[in-house]
Amino acid sequence: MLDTMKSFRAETELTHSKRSLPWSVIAGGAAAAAQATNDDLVALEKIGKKVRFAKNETIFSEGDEAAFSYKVLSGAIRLCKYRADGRRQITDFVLPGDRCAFLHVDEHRFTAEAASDVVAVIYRQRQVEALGEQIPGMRKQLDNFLANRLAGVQDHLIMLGCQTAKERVVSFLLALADRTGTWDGDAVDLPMSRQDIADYLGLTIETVCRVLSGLKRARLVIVPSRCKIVITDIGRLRDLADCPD
Amino acid sequence: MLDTMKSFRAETELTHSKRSLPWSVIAGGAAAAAQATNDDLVALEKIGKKVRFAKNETIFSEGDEAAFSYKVLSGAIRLCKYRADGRRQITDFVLPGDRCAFLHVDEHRFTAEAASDVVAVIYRQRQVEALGEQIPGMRKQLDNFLANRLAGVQDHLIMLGCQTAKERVVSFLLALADRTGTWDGDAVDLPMSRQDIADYLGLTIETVCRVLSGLKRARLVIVPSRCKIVITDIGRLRDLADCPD
DNA sequence: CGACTGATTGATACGTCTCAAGGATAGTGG
DNA sequence: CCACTATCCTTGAGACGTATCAATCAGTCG
Repeated sequence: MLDTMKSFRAETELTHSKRSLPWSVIAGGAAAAAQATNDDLVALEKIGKKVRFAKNETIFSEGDEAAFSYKVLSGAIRLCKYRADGRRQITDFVLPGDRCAFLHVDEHRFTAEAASDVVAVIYRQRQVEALGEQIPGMRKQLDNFLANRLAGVQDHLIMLGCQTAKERVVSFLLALADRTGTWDGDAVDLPMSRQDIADYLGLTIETVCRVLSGLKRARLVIVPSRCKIVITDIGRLRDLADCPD
Repeated sequence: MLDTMKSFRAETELTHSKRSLPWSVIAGGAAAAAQATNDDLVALEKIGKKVRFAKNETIFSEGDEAAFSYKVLSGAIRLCKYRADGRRQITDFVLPGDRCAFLHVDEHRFTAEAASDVVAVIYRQRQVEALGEQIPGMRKQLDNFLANRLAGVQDHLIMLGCQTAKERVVSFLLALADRTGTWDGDAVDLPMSRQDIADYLGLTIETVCRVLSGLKRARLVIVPSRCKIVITDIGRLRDLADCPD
């Protein structure tokens, strides 16, 4: 039914070891499944192939037969749903180290597009499934993906349900920093457009911009370029994420 | 924040399911149990016990150790999350035939409260798990449950992300009618307060009321009592669910 | 009946959206 | 390296939708 499973905070420790290394290193870092042994992951990586997608390229569409699963190595995939009138809701960004479409379903329930240029590993779902049957640890890990995904969506839902524009943007930035393991003073990558962020947060692009400008004026962040942002006071930012003001 | 219940402790009548169970039928119609075979269900029902909860009674709290799973027979359970400032987001209503907390996790990620007086069946998670290992069909069914849950949350998320107040209320009513298998002209039960509906939809109670009044004025629904609603023109209502106007 | 709780309605404030204009940046070809 | 363009981002003014605050109404229970 669903596709993706990136996780909120798990399985992303790996971005420290930036991109020079493909899957071997990344596999070692996958923290999502406590039970996962290296053997499980090695088996998985053996059936993967490296591919690239250009920015805005459609990777799969809602309703397509689900034949492949993905792991992002660099860039970001956006998972979204289009409504009849053109409104779009992005349900998730798949960031480096994250996986998506690992849930076995007949057809994808979402459209996946490259939010930036993307390098990813793709796996045949049939083979992933087979691994799941053979290797008990793998099975458990796939379950974990699903559970993590559920937790992530629920956090997202709470954000949309009861946070203000400022809180949403701030939460988003903090979550990005968390997931990519950056700290106070480090630049966080924003591998997606303002419009993407807006559609993820349930806001308009103008509102996202205004909030960002406000944060700049308050000296909480610096935006050296479109696709980077430096958090200069993560403590005060954290406060903003939970207060309506 | 919301309080609080006259303390009717859950009277735990052990209804060993010797009698033919009406709820197995209900379960068949519910979202969770597409693949269910009767054998699987019988095994599950054997380990369940019937319990009651008074309206507003807390069934479990976020962070509690997850020891039991539940199936609602009548009434509704609300699953919610409280924020530090008291804001509340309801992530789901568990309606007759639905199950909750069937996900194996160490602790509950949400608070569950009785939105109305509730009759439910509870299962020891340990035993459910054991059944999952023994019966292959059960395993599949638990997986299905999780996948359906994920799909449901994502639909909810899309609603919060890009629908107007009117669309949300209308979608909610239609979903209720769908889930409970009622038709044009039938009364749909609303086993939750306006405040609950508001917190589910990410709106205020006043806005929910105003939308309902608008629907009444437009002769789309009739509200014979607080906790019932009759859909008089489901076709026109369906149109409203997808147009911003 | 009165008191209480929950639901409804009204007047107004506020936050976000919409529409419109102007910048900044990246890409292209001369 | 420079225009030239297209795209994306940012800012502003005003409109609109929903929240807030307050009053009233309707049902329920003692």
